[in-house]
Amino acid sequence: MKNIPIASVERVAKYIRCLKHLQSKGEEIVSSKKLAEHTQVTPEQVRKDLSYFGKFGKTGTGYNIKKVVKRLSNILKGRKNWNVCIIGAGALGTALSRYQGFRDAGYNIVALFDKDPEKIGKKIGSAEVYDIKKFSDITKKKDIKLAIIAVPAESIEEVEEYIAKSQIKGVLNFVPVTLNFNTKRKIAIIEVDLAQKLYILSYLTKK
Amino acid sequence: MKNIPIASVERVAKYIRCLKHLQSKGEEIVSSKKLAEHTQVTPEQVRKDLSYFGKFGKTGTGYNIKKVVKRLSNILKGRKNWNVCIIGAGALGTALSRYQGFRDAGYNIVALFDKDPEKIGKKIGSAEVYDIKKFSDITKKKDIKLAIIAVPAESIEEVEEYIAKSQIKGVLNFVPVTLNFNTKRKIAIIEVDLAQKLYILSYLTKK
DNA sequence: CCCGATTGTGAAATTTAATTGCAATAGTTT
DNA sequence: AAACTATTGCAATTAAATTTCACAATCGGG
Repeated sequence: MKNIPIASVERVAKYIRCLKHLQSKGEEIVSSKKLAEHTQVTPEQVRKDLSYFGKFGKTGTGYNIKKVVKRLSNILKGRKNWNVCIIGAGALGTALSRYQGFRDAGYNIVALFDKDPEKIGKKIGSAEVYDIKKFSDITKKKDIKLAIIAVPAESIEEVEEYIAKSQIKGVLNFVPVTLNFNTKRKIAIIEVDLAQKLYILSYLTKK
Repeated sequence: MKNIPIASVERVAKYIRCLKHLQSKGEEIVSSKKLAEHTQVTPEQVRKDLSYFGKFGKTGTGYNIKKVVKRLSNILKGRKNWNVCIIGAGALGTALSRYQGFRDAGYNIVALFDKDPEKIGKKIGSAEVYDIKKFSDITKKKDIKLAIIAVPAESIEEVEEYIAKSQIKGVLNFVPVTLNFNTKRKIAIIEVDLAQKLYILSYLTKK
């Protein structure tokens, strides 16, 4: 696997989601044409995207949904489910920790972190809120490699330090501040700026 | 304004956010070089992006932060703030309605909608939860043009119908289902698939 | 009025994405 | 079992989008 366009990777995640949906409706086989209709791309695009990752279909027939879902999610997610933590047990962090979609995709929220003594020790869904001071410790013990950040903007630098010192490999950042880790090891970052989405949306409505 | 790359529009939203941050620290002037450092792009990229929308700087000096923020957010958001509603008063919808970042950016959550009688009538933050049956009515009355969807996947088709019949112009969709409005008028859609982000993140950590 | 700093922008280069065309194959029908 | 239809996988091509480059033009300070 070398230079796969990120756009293709993103669409593949979309295909997985769509295929799971079709599966839940009892479908077993799907063609690139049908999958394309459901995901609003062209059939050629579907085949092209998949071809980056291998051969999935049977000529003349189509794709076996079950097999494809399994192989694709192995590629994106790996074989095992991931343990994930959420930093910030405020409104957003709490809501995210209850978000069923994460579990369905194979990502389990197993811990939250906060510095507010009021919140530490509480249970939210199936996860407990821990003292952020124990971040490195607990993420190690629980084998957590991915973190979701949902703290107020003013706390972000503090959080950056905790993450830098830990074993975390990937970060999903909901805080509208560009992250800047001072580490040698590479930490993957995905930024989700919700307010930015509204800016773009209102811009698009005017075009 | 003709063919502005969407990637540029997205970065411009990022610049706004960064400039506001610098402003809050008391800075008044910034160079493309400095802005680039803060947003992790190149100075050339910054200047290029801005140039799609006009001339903002002073040769030899840099950019007046206050002026640029004002002009850019006028371009993306327009002069007036927007009224926004949230469909789905569950955990996610509730958290989003309290999200301060929306207000800071000039988007006010003025209503929520749900079909659960238990929830209808409650106040969440400053907004009330209304019966989804009154969607068209209330969005019209309150001059709401943007909607955020945060319902369970199985309710999505119902929601699509309500939106199609209303005056809504743009949709921010948190439900992992590709939307499909049957309308002549164009509705702008931005999809935010949170589970997809984790797929991509775990994929990136393995590269 | 010279000098270093900095913008704005065409043009070139690069990267990414979409399209086309077709051989190969699987299942279905006659 | 031959003909027919549907469909994949790919190589090659074309097109589009994005980024980088290079430099003239200009500003402000000493």
